[in-house]
Amino acid sequence: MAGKLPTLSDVARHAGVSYATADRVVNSRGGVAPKSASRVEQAIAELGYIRNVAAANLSQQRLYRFAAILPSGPNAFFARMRAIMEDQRDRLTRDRVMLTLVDVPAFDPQALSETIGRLAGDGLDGLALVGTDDARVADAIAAARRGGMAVLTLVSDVPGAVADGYVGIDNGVAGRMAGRLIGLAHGGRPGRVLPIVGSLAARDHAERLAGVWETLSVEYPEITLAPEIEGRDRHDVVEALLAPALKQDAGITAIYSAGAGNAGLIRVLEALPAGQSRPMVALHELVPHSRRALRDGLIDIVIDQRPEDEVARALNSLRRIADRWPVPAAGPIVPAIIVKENLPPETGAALNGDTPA
Amino acid sequence: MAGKLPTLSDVARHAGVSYATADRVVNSRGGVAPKSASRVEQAIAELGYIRNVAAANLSQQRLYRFAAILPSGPNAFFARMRAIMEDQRDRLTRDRVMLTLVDVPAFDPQALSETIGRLAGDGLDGLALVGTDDARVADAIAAARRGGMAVLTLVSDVPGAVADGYVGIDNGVAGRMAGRLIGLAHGGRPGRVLPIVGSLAARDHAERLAGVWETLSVEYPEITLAPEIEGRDRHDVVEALLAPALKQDAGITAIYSAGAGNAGLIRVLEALPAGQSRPMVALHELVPHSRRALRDGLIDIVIDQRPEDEVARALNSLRRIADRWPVPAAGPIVPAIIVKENLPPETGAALNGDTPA
DNA sequence: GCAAAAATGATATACGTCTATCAAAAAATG
DNA sequence: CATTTTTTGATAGACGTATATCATTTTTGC
Repeated sequence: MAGKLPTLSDVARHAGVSYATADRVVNSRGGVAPKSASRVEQAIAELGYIRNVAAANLSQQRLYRFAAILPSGPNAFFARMRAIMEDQRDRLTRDRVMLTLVDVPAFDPQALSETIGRLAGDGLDGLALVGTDDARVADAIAAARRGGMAVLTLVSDVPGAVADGYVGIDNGVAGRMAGRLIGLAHGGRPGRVLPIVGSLAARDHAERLAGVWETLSVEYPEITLAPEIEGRDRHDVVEALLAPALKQDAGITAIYSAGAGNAGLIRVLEALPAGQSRPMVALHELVPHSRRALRDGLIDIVIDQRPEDEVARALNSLRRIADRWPVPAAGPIVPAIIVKENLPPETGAALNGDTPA
Repeated sequence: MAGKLPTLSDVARHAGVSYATADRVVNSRGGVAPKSASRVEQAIAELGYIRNVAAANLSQQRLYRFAAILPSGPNAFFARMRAIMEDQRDRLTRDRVMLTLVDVPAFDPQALSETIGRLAGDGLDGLALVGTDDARVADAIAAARRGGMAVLTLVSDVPGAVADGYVGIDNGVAGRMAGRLIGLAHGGRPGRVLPIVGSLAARDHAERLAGVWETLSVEYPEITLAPEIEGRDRHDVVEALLAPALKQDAGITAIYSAGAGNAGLIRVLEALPAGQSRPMVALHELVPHSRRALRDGLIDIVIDQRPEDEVARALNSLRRIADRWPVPAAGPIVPAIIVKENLPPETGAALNGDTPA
């Protein structure tokens, strides 16, 4: 109804060239005199021509072929991410996006790089994967991108900007958020925080812990950090180490868990003597056991990296790269703070589908 | 590459009918024998046929014509929402979505209903508007929908389910979140919360306040509520009422502002004697002055209804209705908790563009 | 079994882009 | 100027759907 949009034919007419020449310009096929090219570009600007992607895709029967590599194993967070992607399948299919999910053993850079290489040979349009700091992985990504595949890192980056982008949180920010909330919950009184990490050698856990300390030391100097527990992201290890640590140090006012294995933490909390006030607890990632603990009042705060948004943004970015659209320079995903009262519904997390940016 | 998707011709062939008959079924043109219709439907199911919306839109030169009605005036939140929509323009245009922004005076149901009627006459495909509890508005929406226009309520609903959907937060949830954070910040100690609302007659403000009380009374019974201030959503009124109220009651440990006019609240906080500890402060909506106050440590918590997500979801829903796709039953938008450390970047809020659900 | 009504088939055109081909025109080269 | 090279134009087919027309077949009612 509102006057139709200009087509490439309109552009050609307006520029005083043939459709074929205009097409040579927009699809950069070469063999066009600079003078003609600039006249076409001017016409595009003047008419506000926008390439009709639907028509273009139709003409070439375009299917977007994307893949995501997720670490297999018992990790509840990645299970959630997998579920999110699978929930997207229907919508994606309607948009002619074929998404393949590939499992690769966790902590196995060799297997990961081999999988990347294999997928690159399949002629995929885009790939999202959980990054690892490993030269073989970086090389595989670089090779895949040279082969024309877009590659995004998800959740965890690969250092050196080898990919087309990173979709995930800034772990320093996540830690500082935790520090703020822990500080707030002390209401001006002194305290001692017991940190739990998977391993201090894991970059993301170390960054989170540094973030906590950064906020506490500057804004809540009356709160100190106890020596951290290294739970190796395993619930049994966390449980075995945490229970005695709490018994030994009665002055612990808060527990901050930067990594996984929180089912063990929750078991320890459940076993605490009733009646007595428990320490304030903040941990990461909304997964079934942390949801339950939040609902039951065993923990206070969950900092969630919003995998729904990460998945949506990753898929959108891959799509935009494939469509030759500009990819908006969106910063890192901002983690969400979850308390009992804003626990999102369990199923069909509120996804926006085709998001704007 | 991955075997191409079935077309309607494939469906027709598989069902043993002509393309014309298959078309009659999928476009419900009538005049098809039940037996044929069911054979077509079975073929659709068996082949997993998915209508190619790109091709369909191309064939009819489809343009999505949407409009959004926003209350004009000095309200910073709606200014933000307007900016978000304008930022979406480019992306929307690429997707052949024409979005018209219409300003209507705030608190003027008559003007609002007239505008809805006028837009309905323009043959728009969809409309998003900030709901008001008014019969004229409800009637205008009903009439517009009968005329074939999809209507969504945004931010604030119109009672009676007159629209195609509501995109916004549950204000009771928002209030309970505030209650939880205020309670947490008291660290087990007693306190007294001073509530500020625009007016208790405003449904959303009353719901928020009820939510706060619900959480506090159940989970933090040692915290009480002081009599609320009605600031009429105006910064000057808030300032004039709050300063004496604080002076009079030295036992105020927290301030909760459910409405607008927070610039006045912030001025009062700035004027508080230094050195002395200020009450904990929680308020709603991330706008320039609340961002600044959070950054400067004048306030502690902002509960944000994430207008970026609301806009994205509203536009996506309108689009899906227009495309005759199922609209996923996403619940209300879950408000976000913002502290100093997860303040999102000011410009180009992290939108996901084409969101999944 | 005949007429009227309903259902179906066959087919054409349009949408905007991509891709390809071939001829024609213009420019560069010697 | 003749020849080669570069640039341009004209045009056609394909993609999958929507929409329309008209002829033909099948079903229904009596």
